[in-house]
Amino acid sequence: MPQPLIENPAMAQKVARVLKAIAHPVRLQIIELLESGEMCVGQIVDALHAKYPITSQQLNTMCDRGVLTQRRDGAKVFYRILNPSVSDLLQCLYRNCDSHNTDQT
Amino acid sequence: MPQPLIENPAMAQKVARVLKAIAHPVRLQIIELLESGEMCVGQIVDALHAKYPITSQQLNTMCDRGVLTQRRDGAKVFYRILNPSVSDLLQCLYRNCDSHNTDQT
DNA sequence: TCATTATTTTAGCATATACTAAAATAGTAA
DNA sequence: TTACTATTTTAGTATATGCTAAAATAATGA
Repeated sequence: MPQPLIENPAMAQKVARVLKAIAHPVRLQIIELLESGEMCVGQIVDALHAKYPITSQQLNTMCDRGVLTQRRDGAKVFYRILNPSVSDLLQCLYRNCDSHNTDQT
Repeated sequence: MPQPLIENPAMAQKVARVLKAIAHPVRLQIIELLESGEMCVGQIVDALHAKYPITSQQLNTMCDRGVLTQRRDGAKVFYRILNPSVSDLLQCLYRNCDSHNTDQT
């Protein structure tokens, strides 16, 4: 599989869009939370000690970009991961951050 | 290793910065090129069929953000990958894109 | 020094992102 | 209907990003 992105600019665009969709500290934290299952907005706000509108905006951004999906149950709206690639990516990032953090500090 | 990003906002910021640094189609392609070793700007421009100033700007952006490093040799400036995490990330992205692309098309 | 090749920088513009405070909407229950 | 909880939307502002064309800089060799 030599140089897929150079031979396939459309794939480069697609990959870049996924990365941009998650390249934000709060959005990464949200994805991490949702790895253990769906949560409603209020739960996420509490878990992150964040503000409601910002959290809602980030959730909608990720829905728009195909990372998450939502479902309403009564007054509450539950979000969950739609694109499993992002979980894989997070795991990969953890491994890298770990190997960087475990050097003698 | 439970929820490192939520318990460690600084790590969330750091990870987000790495992702933002590479979340661009041309920058991903440049990283892919440099995985096989350092290249000078002109070689990269040719390989990507890109414009000189844009390529130079993207290269400098990635240097500023700790992804690449440069060295001058005479009139030419060679760039190479500094942060090995980004190569790992690319490999992870390939695996995901592959598994998505290999479903019946 | 002058011309040429290699690369970077500048200025300007358009669009995207991120955040805030306030208002609006949706659903539930009295 | 009213009040309350849950969530989204709006308007405004600040900053970041991405691109272009043109000019500037750096190194080399005649």
